Amino acid sequence: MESVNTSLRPDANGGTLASDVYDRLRHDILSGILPPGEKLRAEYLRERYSVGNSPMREALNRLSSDGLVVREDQKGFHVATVSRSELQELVKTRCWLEEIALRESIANGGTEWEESLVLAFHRLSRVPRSSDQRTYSANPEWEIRHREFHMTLIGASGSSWLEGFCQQLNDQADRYRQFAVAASYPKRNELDEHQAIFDAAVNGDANEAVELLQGHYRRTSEIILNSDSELLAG
Amino acid sequence: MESVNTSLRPDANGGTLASDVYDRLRHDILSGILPPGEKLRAEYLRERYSVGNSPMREALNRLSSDGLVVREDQKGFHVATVSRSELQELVKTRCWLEEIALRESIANGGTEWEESLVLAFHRLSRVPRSSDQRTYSANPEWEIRHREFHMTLIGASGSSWLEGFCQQLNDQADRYRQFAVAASYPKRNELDEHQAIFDAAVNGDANEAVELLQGHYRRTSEIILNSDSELLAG
DNA sequence: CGTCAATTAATTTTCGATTTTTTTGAAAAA
DNA sequence: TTTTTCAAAAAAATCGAAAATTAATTGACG
Repeated sequence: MESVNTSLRPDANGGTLASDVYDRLRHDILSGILPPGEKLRAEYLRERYSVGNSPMREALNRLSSDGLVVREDQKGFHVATVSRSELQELVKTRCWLEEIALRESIANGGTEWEESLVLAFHRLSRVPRSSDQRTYSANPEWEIRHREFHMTLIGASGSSWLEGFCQQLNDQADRYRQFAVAASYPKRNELDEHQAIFDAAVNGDANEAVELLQGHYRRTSEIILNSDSELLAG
Repeated sequence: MESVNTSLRPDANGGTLASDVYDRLRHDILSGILPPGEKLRAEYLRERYSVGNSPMREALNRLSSDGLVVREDQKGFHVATVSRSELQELVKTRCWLEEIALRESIANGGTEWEESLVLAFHRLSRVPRSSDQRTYSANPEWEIRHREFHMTLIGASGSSWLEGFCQQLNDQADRYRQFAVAASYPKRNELDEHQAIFDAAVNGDANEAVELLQGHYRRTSEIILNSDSELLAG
């Protein structure tokens, strides 16, 4: 029996229009489709996402608490900007927080965590980095698997607060990463880096795993800092 | 010349109705006036804060990203619940993050940070813990100075992300602290504890400062865990 | 008696229009 | 030219009511 969507509600059922447009807007910001600094005018957004005033505004308010959108009272919303100095602060913070989360996960994570990590790494390894072999072209599935691998890695920290913060920083880093990939593809072998982190983690070598993970983040950061995107002001 | 507020806008000028009601709702949740778990019906809130539908909803959406309010699609909003296990997780996370922030502040914070800390501690020391000497009665000014002291302490970490996270955790802890004070007043001498943390920090003794700060948080936590508030389920 | 479906009531979510504020841009004054 | 002023246009914020959804109630039936 086919279930037909008679309501005006989003296809991703169960949710509200506001939650749906929140997800879509968030995706468009993370993937760089809506670039840093972009002014987000209400009318343009309503048209773009075929949605009314209220749900649009709710989505923007939520994203502003997430730090992906900046709200200025009486002046509306714009996509959060990026800069070299902010990237450095971001990566530094990420290294601090993920070190704790990874050490705790290795220390506390039992068989369940270990096995979910094996699975997450396997899935990541099976998906190509780019949808096009020659030049870089964002592969949505790789993005999903990559995020899942990193979140699984730190997912047994015993603190949903810490995991939430790491996710938030991960979101921010995603925006920067869009700049870096095109520049380094296909020189950089990210799979090997992930493999090394994975090996150290399942072997319970916390010091090694932390070292590799931080190196992974710092390498990505260096590539971005050395690129010459006009979006990266400071 | 008197400046008369002819508009319908909040007295705390410059802002929007939504921002104003966000501040007020946040205050009422942190101070426990709106207790954990309380259902936040739209009509009740609109009446309580004398505000329309849209700004109320915007405030609730922002607070839900902050974790003070929980949103369930199609079922509205309620104040985030509290429990013993969540308190333990909260304090653990706070100790992790503030350790980093405090060590960094001591290492990087120059004269400016040192002097702002002197000032923050002095102000805290001048305000009575309770507005009534005999029994405990919340003193809004102490609450403000206390928050400022703790935020100043970790305010030179070099990461606005980390400071934002600490503030968020501090907000959550405030809700729990409301339970604890009445129980421990006036046995506990909080000023001495703050004095000791302050001394270690300005003397540059990071290990000692961290130890004292974490002890301060854990002691508060113990008092709450040993209390028998019916609100603390888990 | 209990339970299940149908109806009603309560509540949340969304829309369309109105009000308020900011921005723009052209004309007047320095 | 540069700055100031003011009105028109654009945009953001808010309101009031309609639409959609969930929760409560009732009453028929096993």
